[in-house]
Amino acid sequence: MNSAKYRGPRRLTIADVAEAAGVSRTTVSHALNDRGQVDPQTRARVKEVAHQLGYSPNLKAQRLRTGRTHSIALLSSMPFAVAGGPSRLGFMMEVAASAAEAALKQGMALVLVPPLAEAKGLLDELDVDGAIIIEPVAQDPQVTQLQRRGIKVVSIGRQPEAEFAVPYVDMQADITGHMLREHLAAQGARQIALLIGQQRRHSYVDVEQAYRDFTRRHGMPCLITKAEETGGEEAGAEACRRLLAEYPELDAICAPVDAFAVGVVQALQQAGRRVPEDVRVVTRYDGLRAQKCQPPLTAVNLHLAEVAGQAINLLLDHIKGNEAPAIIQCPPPELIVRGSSAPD
Amino acid sequence: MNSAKYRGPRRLTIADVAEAAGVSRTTVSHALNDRGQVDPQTRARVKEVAHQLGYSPNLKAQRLRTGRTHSIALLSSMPFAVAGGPSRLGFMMEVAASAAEAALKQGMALVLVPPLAEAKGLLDELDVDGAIIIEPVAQDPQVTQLQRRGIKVVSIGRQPEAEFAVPYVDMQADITGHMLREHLAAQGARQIALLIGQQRRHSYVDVEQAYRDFTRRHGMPCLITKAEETGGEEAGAEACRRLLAEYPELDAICAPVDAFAVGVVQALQQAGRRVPEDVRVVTRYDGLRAQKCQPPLTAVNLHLAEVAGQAINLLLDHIKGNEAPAIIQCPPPELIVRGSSAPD
DNA sequence: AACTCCTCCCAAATCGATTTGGGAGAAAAA
DNA sequence: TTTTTCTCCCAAATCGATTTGGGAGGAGTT
Repeated sequence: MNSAKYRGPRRLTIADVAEAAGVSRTTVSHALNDRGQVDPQTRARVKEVAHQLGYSPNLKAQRLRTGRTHSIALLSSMPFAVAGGPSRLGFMMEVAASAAEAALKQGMALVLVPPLAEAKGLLDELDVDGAIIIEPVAQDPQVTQLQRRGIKVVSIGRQPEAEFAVPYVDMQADITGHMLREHLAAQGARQIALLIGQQRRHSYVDVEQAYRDFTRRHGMPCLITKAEETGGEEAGAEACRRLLAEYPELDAICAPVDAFAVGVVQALQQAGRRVPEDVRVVTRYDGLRAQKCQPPLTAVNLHLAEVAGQAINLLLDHIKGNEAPAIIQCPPPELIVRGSSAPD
Repeated sequence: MNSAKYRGPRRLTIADVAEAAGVSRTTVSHALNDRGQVDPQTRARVKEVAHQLGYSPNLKAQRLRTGRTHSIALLSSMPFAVAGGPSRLGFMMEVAASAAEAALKQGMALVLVPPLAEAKGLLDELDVDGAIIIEPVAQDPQVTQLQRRGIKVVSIGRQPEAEFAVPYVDMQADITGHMLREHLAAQGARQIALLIGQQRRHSYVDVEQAYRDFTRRHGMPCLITKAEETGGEEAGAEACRRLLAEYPELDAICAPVDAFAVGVVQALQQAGRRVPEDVRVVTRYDGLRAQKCQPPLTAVNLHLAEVAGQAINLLLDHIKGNEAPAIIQCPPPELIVRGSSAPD
């Protein structure tokens, strides 16, 4: 009898089609791929035979030969505590859904690489033509590792301090930061604190820079504090308590990381401050967290679906060999005002 | 000069390592993969040389030879109007996040296949060892297509009327249905309507079956209506209006599809019925939609993270060749009571 | 007739690994 | 000493496609 290795009827190969059509394998390949010089009649006949037989090419062989994988990876350098959240949703998955769709439409499969400590070794097991990385940090190890393997990388949000630039979709974090502060100021806030993560991530760097300019220009105090991203909401709450202790008179907190912002609101309420009457809170990513918060958080529509689509296009261009690092503009972010910064 | 085809320095192959180590390619392969009979010293030396050279095997070649892809697909047979929703999140993406993580830990990449009309043709371009399909319908074309290509398939939720069974993680829709109805009855509802989708999907079939038993046993009227899944929230609203016209006295609606449930609430409120005082509404999947609804929807915690993990394990077993179709139990669903079915 | 062009097709090389089926030589058994 | 049995290693086949580099034969030119 057949051994354990038996895997069902052998799949058809190009040789079977060649034999059935009475031509060579070369001709079959050319006919099916609309390449080479083949008599139109022969071409049609080969296609017909292949169809009749139910032939479909072995993708693994195709890939070895052509060197292309027809798949791309999506990864985030955010720890899951922030990127995923308790319900495992959030920024990354929102990008993933749109990116997968855009990729598939271009004949590319999207593989999801969740942020994992173990992922480091596993990243080498990944065979993709390119990768999209979400908000890489400066000297991001994942970017380095992928590029060393010759995998084309583009990022969503600029990689800070990038020596050899990674093409990216510009998330315009400076505009976002500007919008959030102007909104807070318009709501009457005079002592605006900024809470960002400790990593060197473009959205922090840009927002911090813009914040410093802003406070200097308006003669406002410069209240910046940082929290560890892996700490999630609790780290945000903790940072908020530090802020309150140091600057009791603050009347607004801008916390771009949604997990931090939620923690901030909790800490404020526990400290007896009303949100938004005493302290206004705003955040950046408008996800489940921001929307479920009580009061719901003022946030920013980042147009992630469009961003994801553009990232896919950018990456495919990059893979096709347009060497020049490119920057793509995304639609401008829009403010979504909610109860955390404006009384009803 | 080099032609347009130049792709940078040629990557190291097993032959380079063999030469450098002064052994044959066979021995290198055996040494690196801990196979075959190789002198421990030689093995160590080969590994060392390979490491020094920075060799890593060409995955495409490995895959052609071994026939394994080390990747699996996740797909849903739900149209995106339901599976994704306006914000592109939801059931599928929640499963995806957990599944990707579980898969990666087992050295498998997860590729995301969003529900697309175009996906039909693109499904053949997909090279995976196996696939997880979420709540397949009876005679699901995606299941058929994948299985025909010899790809192992498991499902989350039983496939109804499956001729040759697909192994699945049992979602216990009957228990869910039971729980929801008992809850409604406990809240005083006497005229409970059921709104399900038109497809033959296990969760509809099971819930409908259980509902019929229930109404018969309790001598309640059997008020069932169906809506088209692709219609999303509006289809739910429309179905609700039909229900109201036909059974004005109904006092509860069970709509397992979250998009339908949200539409139902809107339609009820437009018709001047208070939720939950006049009509109680419950749904199944506890996603963004259910939570953001006003009032928030009573729903069910389906433990999707665990379900996703179990689906991965089941699939890997299946791929390894455990032919017996298996059923895996998931943790029992839990009711999450909210304002849509119980006054504060 | 001899030569050049085309058009259409094919045999063999190639991609880079794994696996098969021994072979050489040392140690153990006869 | 011869035979058997190991241990360690290798050459070549294999996976299934694409690509290279012509070859055969007919049509058109000198």
